[in-house]
Amino acid sequence: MSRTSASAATVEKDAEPQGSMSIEGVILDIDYAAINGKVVIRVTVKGLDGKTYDLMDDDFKPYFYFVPSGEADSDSILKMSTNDMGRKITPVKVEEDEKSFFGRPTKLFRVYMETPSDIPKFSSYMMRYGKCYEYDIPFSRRYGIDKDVTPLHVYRFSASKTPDYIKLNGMSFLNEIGELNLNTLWFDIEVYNPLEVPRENVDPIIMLSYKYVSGGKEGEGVITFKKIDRPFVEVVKDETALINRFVEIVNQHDIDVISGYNSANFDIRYMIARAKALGIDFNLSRGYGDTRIERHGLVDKVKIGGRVHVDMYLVIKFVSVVGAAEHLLKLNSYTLKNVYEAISDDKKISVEKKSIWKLWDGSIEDLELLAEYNLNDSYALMKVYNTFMPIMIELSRTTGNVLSDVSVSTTGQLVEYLLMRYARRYNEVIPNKPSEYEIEDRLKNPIIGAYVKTPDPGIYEHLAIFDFRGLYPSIIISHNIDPSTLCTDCKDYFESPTGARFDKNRKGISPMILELLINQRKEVKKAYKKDPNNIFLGSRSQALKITANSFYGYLGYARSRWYSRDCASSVTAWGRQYIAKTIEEAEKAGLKVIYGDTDSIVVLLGNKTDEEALAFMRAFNASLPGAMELELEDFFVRAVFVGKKHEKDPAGAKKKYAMLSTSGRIKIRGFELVRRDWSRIARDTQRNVLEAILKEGSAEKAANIVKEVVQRLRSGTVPLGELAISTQLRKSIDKYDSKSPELSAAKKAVEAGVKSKDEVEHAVISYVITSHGGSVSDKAELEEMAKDYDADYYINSQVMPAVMKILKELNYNEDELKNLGKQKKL
DNA sequence: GATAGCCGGGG
DNA sequence: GTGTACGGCTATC
Repeated sequence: MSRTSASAATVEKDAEPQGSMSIEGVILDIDYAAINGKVVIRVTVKGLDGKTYDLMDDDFKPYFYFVPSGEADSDSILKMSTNDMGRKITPVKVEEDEKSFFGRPTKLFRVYMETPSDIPKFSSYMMRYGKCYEYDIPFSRRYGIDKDVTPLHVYRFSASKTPDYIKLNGMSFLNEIGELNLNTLWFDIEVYNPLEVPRENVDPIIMLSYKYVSGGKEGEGVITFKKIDRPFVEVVKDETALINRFVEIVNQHDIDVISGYNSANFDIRYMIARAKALGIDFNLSRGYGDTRIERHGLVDKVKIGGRVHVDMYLVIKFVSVVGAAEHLLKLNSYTLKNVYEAISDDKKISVEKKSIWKLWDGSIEDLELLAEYNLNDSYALMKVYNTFMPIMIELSRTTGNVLSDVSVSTTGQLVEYLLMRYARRYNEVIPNKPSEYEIEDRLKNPIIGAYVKTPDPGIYEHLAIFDFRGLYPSIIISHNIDPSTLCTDCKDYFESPTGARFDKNRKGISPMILELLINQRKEVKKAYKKDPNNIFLGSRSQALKITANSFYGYLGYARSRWYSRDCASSVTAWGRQYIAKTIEEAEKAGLKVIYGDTDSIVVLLGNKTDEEALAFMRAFNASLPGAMELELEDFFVRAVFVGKKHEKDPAGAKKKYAMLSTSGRIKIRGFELVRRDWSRIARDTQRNVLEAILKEGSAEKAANIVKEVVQRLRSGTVPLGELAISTQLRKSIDKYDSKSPELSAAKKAVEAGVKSKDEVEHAVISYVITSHGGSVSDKAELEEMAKDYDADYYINSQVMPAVMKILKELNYNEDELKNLGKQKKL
């Protein structure tokens, strides 16, 4: 290492090193740039020497595969061309190749194009002459697949200096490491918001806080342009200077990872918009590239050239969905405050978002509070990052996705990339993404889940939930379940309870990868036991589990390249047999199973102790094959189950329950109304009803709460603030074809001169349904304009839908709750 | 019964 | 950008 890092360390930015270089480091990111009209892959490497390198591979060309339906040879394909806005698009090279396609040997042509963007254009033209494959794989991912490289593990890179850039000539795997010393910065902006929703072209960024670690040093600060007498505050001239100063700090500390909270959707987006409005450049990139926002499926992804952006809000949602964050189990809303307070003993400094602009316009004390709040947000973010990022890092290493992709991906996308890498390694054609038509078709025919036992709706006490998540991976492995092993005429096969057959003599890619993941996890767990403070081992174990557990979902995910109904339904069918066994064993141990489905059971402990329940779990686990493991999710004091199995949604039952854990927190699933487009009275009443049931165990008390609310509503005395419903208009009011209450309220406000058109554009409309008018929209008025309210609307369309989800299954009917409310009044 | 539109996080 | 969202819900037609 001394030789290589010594030579790497001599490479200064301004120096002109001669000849070849050898660099040891980890891959932070892979993207591409056009340099002198040439498409070049950039591998951003963090050297073990602490420096960062842009290594450019200019020898990698975009390509796709073509299987002609008739006769064709390389020369004839090379001569083909199509037009794109007057530009001729034609291959630059064509090679013959042979690959396996779902187990069948297939001859195909590899068609190279000049630029990545020509691939979709030319392949869609070629589809009229045959079948095309691998035309929908983003160029930088293609590179990662073909080079078979894993980010964040140590490689030795050989490179050489050219006049334009450092050229990457090759890389070889060296070793795995745990902790990465990445220069990391956490930040948060505050924005002037007199209309509540800040307007990008008008409302300035007034403060920006940051914390960083870089090269072992730490720092923090708040940048603003009003004088605030606090040691951490740096006062600059104006908003432009604030933005520029931030870019300067990022450069000065050579930041590798920039992290925010909801920063893709807000902070970075807002900074880009403000820079545009101010007419200044805003670019956080290092080396090539700009700072922009790309759509990445469900979420927006921030792309910063040469650096990694991580939006912790997306990370939090990810780890919550996959169940990798016990701290967050009971959260219904993932605000930074909620998340921070769930992982720490501190409270976060809290400020009402609506009044941030007032603090800015207020007293010296107000300004100081705002600055402290701003800095505290970056601090809280850093804590949240340090708690949850190790899992993301290990997921990157496990699946091969670059770090900036992990947190914006679903588990299905992570698994898909892993499968694509293995497909390439085993010379398998990567199947195409399904068409929208196919997706629709798949969605219409959902895979039958392994539904076992529906709960009788009601209130239960003293329970435990056990989670059985290793079940499906081990079923896939032990029966060699894979789209490529499905067979009708093979001799040796596993036959699933659905009748599907899986060839025993040809190993499928999914079972093979799963086996590797599970064996790795065994090793990691062993090492972790010896070194329990090593969070990287703990996180790696989690990452391996998350990845393994995602394979089944991927088989049945409608957008999957390797979707297979037969495979997915075979997995669940076999799963039913195992869960039945689990239930049987639990009951033998004296635990009543009130509910169970594909991968979890809820047991009534009765007079058994928690320790006895754990003893059952351990004994049962000992009887299972290695990969399978029943785990405890939590113990609960009380629970209300109201979910009901539905013909159309057999899994629906598991989604509707509320539980009070032994630690006193409430976990609500399936009927949350923690949304601003429900009135506070509906949200509060639902919450009060659940709390009455969970904390006092009484459905009657809950019903009385509803009756009182109905009575209060009828009496006309409920303050309008409790009745306001907030919905944001996403476009200007003239651009809607449809009618809706929020739109109607906004239009009336404009007509009455209460609001200008500008003020309601993209604004959150807070409205009340009044008693005047026909349809709901006719009755909608801005909260500040409303004089009364429509009690029937709030009873029938707000409170009742919210509470009946719970009380209906506890044998209360709507009329009873409403009529009794009336009687009481009489 | 189908369709349009919004929420989530942030300020 | 070798691209284009999820699942649930309401109001409207």
